[in-house]
Amino acid sequence: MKRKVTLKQIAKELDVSISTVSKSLKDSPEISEDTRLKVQAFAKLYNYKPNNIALSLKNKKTKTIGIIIPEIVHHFFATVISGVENVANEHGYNVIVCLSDESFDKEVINMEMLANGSIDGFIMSLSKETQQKKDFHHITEVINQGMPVVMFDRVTNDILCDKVIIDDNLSAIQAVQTLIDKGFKKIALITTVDYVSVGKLRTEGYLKALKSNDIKIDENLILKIEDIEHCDEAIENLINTQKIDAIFAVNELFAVTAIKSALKIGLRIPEDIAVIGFTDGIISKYSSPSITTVSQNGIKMGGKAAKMLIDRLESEEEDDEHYRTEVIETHLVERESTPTL
Amino acid sequence: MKRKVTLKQIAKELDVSISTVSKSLKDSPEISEDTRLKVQAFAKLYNYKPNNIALSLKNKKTKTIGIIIPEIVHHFFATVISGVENVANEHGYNVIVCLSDESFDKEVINMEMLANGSIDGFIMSLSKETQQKKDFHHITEVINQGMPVVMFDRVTNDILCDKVIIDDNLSAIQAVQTLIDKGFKKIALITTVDYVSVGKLRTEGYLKALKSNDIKIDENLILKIEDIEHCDEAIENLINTQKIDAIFAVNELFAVTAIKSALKIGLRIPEDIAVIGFTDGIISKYSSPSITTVSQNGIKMGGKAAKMLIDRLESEEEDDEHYRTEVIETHLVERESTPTL
DNA sequence: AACTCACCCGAAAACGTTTTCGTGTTGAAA
DNA sequence: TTTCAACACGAAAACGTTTTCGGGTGAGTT
Repeated sequence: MKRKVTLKQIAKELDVSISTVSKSLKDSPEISEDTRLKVQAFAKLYNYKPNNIALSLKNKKTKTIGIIIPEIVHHFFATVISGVENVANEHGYNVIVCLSDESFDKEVINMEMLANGSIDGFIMSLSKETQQKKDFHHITEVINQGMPVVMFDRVTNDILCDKVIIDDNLSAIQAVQTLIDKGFKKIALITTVDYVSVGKLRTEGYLKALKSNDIKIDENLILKIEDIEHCDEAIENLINTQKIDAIFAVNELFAVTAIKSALKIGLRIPEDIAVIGFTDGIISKYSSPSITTVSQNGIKMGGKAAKMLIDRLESEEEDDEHYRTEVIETHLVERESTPTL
Repeated sequence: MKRKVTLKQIAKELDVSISTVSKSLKDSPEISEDTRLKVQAFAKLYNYKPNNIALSLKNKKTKTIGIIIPEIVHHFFATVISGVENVANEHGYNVIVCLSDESFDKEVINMEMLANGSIDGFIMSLSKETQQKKDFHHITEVINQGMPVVMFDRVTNDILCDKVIIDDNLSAIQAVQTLIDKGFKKIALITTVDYVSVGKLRTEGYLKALKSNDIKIDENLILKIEDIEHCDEAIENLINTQKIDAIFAVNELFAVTAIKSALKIGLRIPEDIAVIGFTDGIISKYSSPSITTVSQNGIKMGGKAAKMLIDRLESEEEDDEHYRTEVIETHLVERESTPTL
């Protein structure tokens, strides 16, 4: 077992100074060709690679990005990480992933853990609990220390920083409008509780779309799910008790659950009930019937977030107080759960 | 914007030495209560937190684990990361994630990038290309440098290190046996090309199960998918041309694709064709009909791998040459794609 | 012979910690 | 008064780099 070799060891072995070794390896013209080649040969032989930690300490840069997300076993977040990782790698950055598990405390702990020098900047999406508490002190603190933060998807207006989002409101309007255009009138909404920012925006979109088409809003057709684990009962109840011909669900899980419930009681899709979901994940694609969804390009979102963060990290001028919010376009992926005209 | 405060700054401000500050914060009895309290109060006021990078350099420990996996937009791998992250966090470790994208080169680059001091140890699953090339020099090199590696799922016998796997062979046998027990005779296999270690083992299990039940093996019923992107055509072809009554698929994707193909040509599931998949993911659960699968507990696998790695990192004795291979048990989750007896 | 100037290299500081060891001061015991 | 231990603190090394600056050597110029 040969441990990693350091500059010091090479210097000692070749009987030169550490500085000479360092300069030789960097092809400095200060060093004679003789010495330079000798050192380089030796370094190659012993497979010398500079120690990243030492470099980080010296440069005050870790070339590492921290990602904090609510969960990873979730298609959308996984795609975002993938997008981040890709762009980060291209620019020589690594990615540290921390999961908040939708918990405020874990989010805070993770941020503090990473903020002490481990990373150069954050990319994050808020946990549900944080959104509910509206307590963002951990984030402002980090920003105040001069560490850039890019928020995506679940963001908040209470924090000034770069953001990457989709137009949840507009996307929802378009989805519901599509249903209306296809002739549906009794359109139900399956959504989350209001403190989830994206859920709220999508709900508003649903309402706007109905209003602008002069369709009366029926509160009985709006289902706000509190307990995701047991959403199936609530959804079944909705379908059984209300006369509806279409469903707009704010995420994949609600959409697929609605479909399973409908199939269970013998309804045909899309003939009896049409369904549009949100977030184009693996479920929508492989469900039978496959589900029409508003596609949210996670890869693109993650890539964009990473680009924004790296740009900020590598720009000389501290371009403070000049934050951007990028809106990633969505599009409706039409599949089997909605009828073709 | 107040930058992070260091020991040096505190020392200067309070007109004591750096050592005094450091010791005070560690409650060293060497320091008088007066000074101690004064320093602690000041540190708290300025929210002092030791710099992780400096600590890493000093301690030669980063408290960070590197994970290298083929892809993250994949339910199984996401669950493994989740498991790793969980256990890692409990022990004060962070997790750096790198994706090989099934590419040998990216795997090598990522490993080298992380091996230079950024992490304390690796948890990894081989990329397809690496398994095909059988070139593991990057891994042996890392191990030779004294950095522990834990491999999971896609492992190789050519490397001596800790491993976490499931018994792919046995699990496949059990799955196929279940089909046989339920009365199916013409059981097709949809699998990967042989160089994917787990695919090969599952294929062998299928063959063994048939043999031990004296069922003749029909090569026409065995489909080895090369191009995953276009597996649907091959699978449709299989179902259309062969007379089969059940399918054993070595992953979720193949299973759900088989189901969609079967439904498309009007076959009923499980009445006309029963299906068992492998890897209990979100697709199997939410597919209609839902899919019976061999459940591979990714969380448990990741957790176990993290535990093994951390144990090795924190054990004093370099317990070299004494590697363990943990086998995580699987179980069959019976759903709608197989008939109840 | 004195001076200049490349050329080549080493010493040392710096990044932020921890820890060992040394040292000055104080009080009490001899 | 001397001696010695306990006490309180500081200096410095160490981790592995990079980089600035200064200095020694030799050759070439006046």
